[in-house]
Amino acid sequence: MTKAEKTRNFILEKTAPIFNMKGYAGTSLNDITAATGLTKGSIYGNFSNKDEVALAAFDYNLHNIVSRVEKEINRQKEVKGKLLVYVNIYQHLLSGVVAEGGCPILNTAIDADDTHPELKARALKAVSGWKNRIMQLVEAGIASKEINTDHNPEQIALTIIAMIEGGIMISRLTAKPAYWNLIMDSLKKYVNSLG
Amino acid sequence: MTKAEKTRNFILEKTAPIFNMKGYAGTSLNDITAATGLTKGSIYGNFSNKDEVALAAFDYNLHNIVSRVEKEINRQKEVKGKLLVYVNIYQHLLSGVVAEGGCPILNTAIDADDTHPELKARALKAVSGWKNRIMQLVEAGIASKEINTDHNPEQIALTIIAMIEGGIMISRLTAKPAYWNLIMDSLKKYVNSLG
DNA sequence: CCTGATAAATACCGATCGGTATATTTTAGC
DNA sequence: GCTAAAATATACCGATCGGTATTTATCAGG
Repeated sequence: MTKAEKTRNFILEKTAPIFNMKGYAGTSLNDITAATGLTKGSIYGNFSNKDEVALAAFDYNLHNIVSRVEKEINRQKEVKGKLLVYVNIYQHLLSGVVAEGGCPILNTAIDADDTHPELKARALKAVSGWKNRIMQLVEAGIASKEINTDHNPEQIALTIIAMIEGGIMISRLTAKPAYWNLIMDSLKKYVNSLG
Repeated sequence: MTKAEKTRNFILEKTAPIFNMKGYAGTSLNDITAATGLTKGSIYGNFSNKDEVALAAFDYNLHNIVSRVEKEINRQKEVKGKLLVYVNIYQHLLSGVVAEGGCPILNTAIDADDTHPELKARALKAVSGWKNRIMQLVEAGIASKEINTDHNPEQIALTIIAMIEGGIMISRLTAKPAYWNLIMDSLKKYVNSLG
């Protein structure tokens, strides 16, 4: 790992939470230099512009969550357990990226939807990937008879994602973890009803 | 209605969709003057600063939706119909404020959560009010035996809001109305299962 | 240890930011 | 239609915006 690569990583590590909290327009280059202790010259030596930092920061935040979720999915034996991974590790995610501004997919979707096509495309790709992953799990569950045949995998995937993202918004806005638990309890019942 | 009041209304009418789309930091005074055709002097003659415009714009957007939803709730006879009002009038809302940037509650919650305490407080109040309204309906449904006693009104309210807001994020990001229909179909089943 | 290359800091650019003091226009009451 | 008040436009402020050209410091290879 060359010096420049290390610096690039360092910049992302320090600025990714800021972009997640303040959004694209709300994060200034001054924020970036303040968070890293570096100067503008150094930032622009490693990134060609603010857009590139923002896009890389999103990738950084997303990878952080996806890798953690995927690891936990692989630890679960049953399909229903895999489907509920996000429900169960949210508390752990809270000590990581999610705590610093919430879900980057949701944040970027809302922040960039009408303003930043490139960032929006990243958020879109993230949701599509997440949806496909859940559909994969559901179809595996149908194949192993853990889930009934009469369910629509796409509908299940979309419903799960909607409840999680809506739940994150509510629990973060209200600062009430109990709300998250109530919503996730509904989600658990939903997943268990698929059997 | 005095001239100033008319102008104030006119400014909100023109800028409320912009704040909803671009967020607080992303909306500049230049955006405001461009959208209204007025000058900075006129804007600051009617509002003391950008904050005041943003807060009033949120109120404007919220009232727009709430009044429409409330009218439709009153038209519905059964509690379950009332609970599903948002599901059914979303298409109509699409031709109004929601089309111009999505749900202002969700947008403001995400946009202002870590940056703008006053705006966050408005979003929080909106979610609390919405939650209380649904709980009211559920409790009325329990009283009239339309809904079973063993359900938790708060949990129902939070679950409905989460699914709607999550659904709005997904369907707007993906630009697929079919996704909205699938998620709302899950919500309908959920509400009908309360009986 | 020296040296060329790489990386970071400095100093600066024009444009735009939110905001204001003042001048001009428009309004409403008589 | 005149006039005072209210509303809008003009012109300007310092600060910050994203971005760049140049200088200085640090690095790795011989």
